[in-house]
Amino acid sequence: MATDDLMTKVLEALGDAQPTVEAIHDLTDLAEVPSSMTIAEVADRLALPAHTLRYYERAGLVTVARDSQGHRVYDADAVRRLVFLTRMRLSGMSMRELQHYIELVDAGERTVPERMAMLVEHRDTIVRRLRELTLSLAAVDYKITTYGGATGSDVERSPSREAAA
Amino acid sequence: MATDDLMTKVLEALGDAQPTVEAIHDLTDLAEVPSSMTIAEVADRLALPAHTLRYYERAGLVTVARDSQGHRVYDADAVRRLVFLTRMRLSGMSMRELQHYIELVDAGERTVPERMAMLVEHRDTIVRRLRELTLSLAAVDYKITTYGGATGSDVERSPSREAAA
DNA sequence: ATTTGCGTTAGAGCGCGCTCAAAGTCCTAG
DNA sequence: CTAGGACTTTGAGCGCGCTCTAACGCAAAT
Repeated sequence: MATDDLMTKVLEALGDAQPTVEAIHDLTDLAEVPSSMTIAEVADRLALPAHTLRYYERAGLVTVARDSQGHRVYDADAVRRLVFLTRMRLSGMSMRELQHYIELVDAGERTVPERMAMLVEHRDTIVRRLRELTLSLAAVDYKITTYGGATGSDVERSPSREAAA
Repeated sequence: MATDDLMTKVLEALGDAQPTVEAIHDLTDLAEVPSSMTIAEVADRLALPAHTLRYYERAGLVTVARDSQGHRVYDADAVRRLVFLTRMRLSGMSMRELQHYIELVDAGERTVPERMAMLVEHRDTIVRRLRELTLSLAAVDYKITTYGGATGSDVERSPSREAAA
């Protein structure tokens, strides 16, 4: 994913501190969003290729005005939405789901409950994924610490198996 | 990914206990691997489509013998390798990387250092991903708890922005 | 006057990881 | 004898999320 860089950057900015709700809180309005940005500026800021920004727009995820030359002009709301979109993509929400979410947003206040439901479900997805990864990490650690060349067994109890891998 | 089910199953088996090295240790030889299995049995056991098992074999990730009818016969080592492969896929290692890893295994003992290096690097990848997801979780939680319909801002301080989202 | 540079569009192409289709073989049960 | 079912192979197809190409527009700099 092209957005990998974003999160990497963000994590570096956070240092080794545990991500907290407060830290997140600060992230969005970290270095106030200018009232208007070009595509290059937004791309730079989000560490996304400009191509991807255009792609998101074509996909209906964000609406962007044009100036007299027909060039895109991103306002603060568009940028904030892109921050949101990027975060959701990065945490595993599909384009299709995001398109649905955005449709709901555009449909007005009455869709708030459904939006909340989507967020809660996505939250569950993230938690599930965290558990999977935690388990995988333990497995890989185990393999590393018990000297882990073989694939045949994660449990190096019978060294004779090494040959079989 | 088709392998999602596997991990789901595994996590359910673990219940809410924290995944530990010991738990992982138990996973591989949980319910001893039979000395020989058909493709259907392996597919069932790993919760992978048989198609995917054939695909992995074609990709060179595992070698499987045939019986007199030309049907695949998976021995315990093959099954263990598939468990390993599945775990690695699930934790984000690409097919390409796994192919390289398996090439190293097949190249013998002298490649152990490089295999270790791959495992350690992958470990880092998992840790990075865990941090990303943890951060995303905090962000989504924040959005949920602060009443989260709008996309424009993760920080619902100016309710007027709701309209802009 | 022309080159450089940043932007635009529609649409094609790509890498990944499966996933399936077609056509055939073999064994068993009715 | 035949029908069903599980398997085999090769190769094509698909969904996703970008990513890039081609052809063009406009404007500031040389």
